[in-house]
Amino acid sequence: MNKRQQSAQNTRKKLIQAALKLLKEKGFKAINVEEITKEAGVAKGTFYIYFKRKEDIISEYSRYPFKEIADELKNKQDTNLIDRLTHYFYRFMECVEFHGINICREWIKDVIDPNNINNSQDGQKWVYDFEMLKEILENAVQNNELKKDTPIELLTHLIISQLYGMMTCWCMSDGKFEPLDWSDKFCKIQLNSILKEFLI
Amino acid sequence: MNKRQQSAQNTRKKLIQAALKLLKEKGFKAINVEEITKEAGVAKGTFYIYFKRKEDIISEYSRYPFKEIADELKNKQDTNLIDRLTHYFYRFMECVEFHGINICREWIKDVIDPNNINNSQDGQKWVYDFEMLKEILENAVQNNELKKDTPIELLTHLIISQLYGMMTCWCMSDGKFEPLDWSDKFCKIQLNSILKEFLI
Amino acid sequence: MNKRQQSAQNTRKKLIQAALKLLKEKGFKAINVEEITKEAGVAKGTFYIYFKRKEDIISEYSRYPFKEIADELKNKQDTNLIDRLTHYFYRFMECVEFHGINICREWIKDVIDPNNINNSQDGQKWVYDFEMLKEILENAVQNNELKKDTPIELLTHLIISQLYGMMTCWCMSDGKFEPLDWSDKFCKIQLNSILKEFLI
Amino acid sequence: MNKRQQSAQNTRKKLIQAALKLLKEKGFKAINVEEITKEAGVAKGTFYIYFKRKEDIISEYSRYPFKEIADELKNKQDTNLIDRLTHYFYRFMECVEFHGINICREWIKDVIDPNNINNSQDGQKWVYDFEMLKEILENAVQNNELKKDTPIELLTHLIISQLYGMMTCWCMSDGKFEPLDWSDKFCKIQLNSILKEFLI
DNA sequence: GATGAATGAGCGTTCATTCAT
DNA sequence: GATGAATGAACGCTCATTCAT
Repeated sequence: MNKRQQSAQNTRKKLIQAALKLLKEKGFKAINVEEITKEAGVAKGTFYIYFKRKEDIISEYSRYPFKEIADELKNKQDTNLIDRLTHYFYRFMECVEFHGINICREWIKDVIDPNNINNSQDGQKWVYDFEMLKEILENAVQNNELKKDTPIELLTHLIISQLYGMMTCWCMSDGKFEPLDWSDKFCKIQLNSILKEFLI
Repeated sequence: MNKRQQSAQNTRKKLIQAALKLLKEKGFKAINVEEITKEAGVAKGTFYIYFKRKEDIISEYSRYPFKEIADELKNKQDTNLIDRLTHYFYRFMECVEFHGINICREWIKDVIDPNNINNSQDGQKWVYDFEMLKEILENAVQNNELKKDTPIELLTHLIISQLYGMMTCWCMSDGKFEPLDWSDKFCKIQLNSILKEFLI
Repeated sequence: MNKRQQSAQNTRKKLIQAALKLLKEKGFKAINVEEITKEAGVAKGTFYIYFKRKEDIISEYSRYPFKEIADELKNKQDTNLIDRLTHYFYRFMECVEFHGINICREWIKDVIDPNNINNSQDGQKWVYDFEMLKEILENAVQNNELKKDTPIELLTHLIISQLYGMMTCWCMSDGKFEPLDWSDKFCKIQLNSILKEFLI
Repeated sequence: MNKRQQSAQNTRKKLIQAALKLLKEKGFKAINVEEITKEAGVAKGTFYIYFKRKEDIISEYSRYPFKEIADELKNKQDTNLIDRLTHYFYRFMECVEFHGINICREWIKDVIDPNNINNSQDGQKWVYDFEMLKEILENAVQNNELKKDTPIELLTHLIISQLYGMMTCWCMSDGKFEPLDWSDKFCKIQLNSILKEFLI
């Protein structure tokens, strides 16, 4: 990577960080391109070198953190299923807490918005999350961690619903509870009681 | 109520119905005051006689349907706790399905938005829902349906989280599953397994 | 028409006149909505009450003057064909001269632009002019002014071509010749020599 | 010419050809410098090494084709005047057809635009065409093809007007007729009938 | 000569809200 | 109470042009 490319990479990073900073403070609807570029210390037009539309900057923080966490879950085969899922929930909520409540709000608006790029075809994001978790549970069946007759789709649905429910409630409560604490409590009570009868 | 007041009441109703109709079709951000008034068959300015700001029309559909359902839950004392909660979930999702996915999307945006009027102080909506359900569970303890050492706050939290998780996931999936079917499945699996050990 | 409607009509007129004035001075591409509204003494947004898009204000001066002239031609049945056509050319160029060279430039750009509203379907304007003049010549055949075997389509084509040729050349020469003088000269030489052999 | 100059010449050619290609497809206003350079396979900035302003690339296709045709007309002394002019019209429209309707549109906008570089002083293009054709007719007088009292300026005017009228109408009709066919028909009817009385 | 990131003025358009009638 | 013309701030986006590398 030469100097030019480095500097471009840098500008891109500055824009994303500026957007993130403002997002944390205000939320997406409340900020505009001019503010982002001002915060980043570049000209308005520069934004459009890196992002085709204003919305496109969301995809930078919307897809990736969760994808990484899911990959982590797939690769972690050393512990039992409940521990793995608990870890998944923990990492998920850690990420949520790290990015802060305003960005979490944007994520939710993002995943429920049918006009959003990441979600433009029939609940893409939902399908993605669903398939990903289903695979985990299917593997658990094959590894003899779960019984053969486990209602996998149903459990997948329940677990994802629980995850997004936590996020929605956290935002709704305006941050009244600690995401990580609750993630643990949720797992201990819910995951255990739901999975109990299907575990071998 | 004289004729003038009646006619005013009528105009107000027409505006709300028009807004609801458009909301169902398009979502809040995609509609504007002019469209609402056109649909209602009144002049643009008329809107501002009944609503101070565009957003204010949301409050018309935001709090009340759920409040009624909650009241219903409180008053229904004839069946056992699980049936009552199942009924609550069912009525909740019935309401969600009835209003349609776009309005459901607005509800979610609404409840997570800290700048919203219904929600403006410290997660009001969350507190409201929380207290309401907590009361139900506390009554169940007093009525000897639940054990004395039941972790009421935790269960309340879990149940609300589950409810909003279903809504969020339904919107996220762009309506891919049937809310009422899933409400039943959720209750059968989750409510039962969670409450089992605390029921007397 | 009540006071409100009158005032609206007035605003609309002011906008058109402002646009015309600026158009005469600068040409369409060189002016913008803000300038037009400033000149008209109204707010920027007011423009969009009367015109959906910036371009729409062109249609106000683009279609009508010529339509009137064509109607005049159809109704004038008292003189012979050549005089009638000469009169048509004269009125046409009078109109051109009256509106000035910059507006004439816009008209030309307008009629040749396939993306223009007035012209959006396959050379609408051309078809319109063509049919209109063809009708005149067909009537002349029926009235025994022209021979039965007159090549009407060809002549129609020639005459319209001549008309727009004059306009294009006038703009091209930057107003170097007098439209009305030349209109007369053109008619005397061309119309006469072309139609001579078909006149009865 | 050394290697560098050759490569520069090549880049310049690529840019012009790219611009022409896009011009044919879309028209001038619809394309931008970035597209041109992309099509040419060079960087955006390269454009400004060869052309001071975006508009300057027009001059590459605006004057020259017609100049050549005019030169051809001057040099062809072997046939009679009408045949020569018919040939001129033919070659002119052949050129028009070859370049396509969108470029023809640009030519027209170009010649009528007083701010254009090729045309910037007092209808330069008009004067140029006019003088060129006038010279042909004057030569015809000197060669005893035309009578001494032929109204040369008037005929020059008529003929040029006819030529540009055809172009304008072709664009206006969105290509509804065949330029070459019509060129012939025009010449047969118009040139003949106009020149008839002045030919010796 | 070539590159392509950066610039920033400029423009069209939207729309919640006001207020004279 | 109802109207709808008027407002004007706000914003997304384009694109010709420059210039350091």
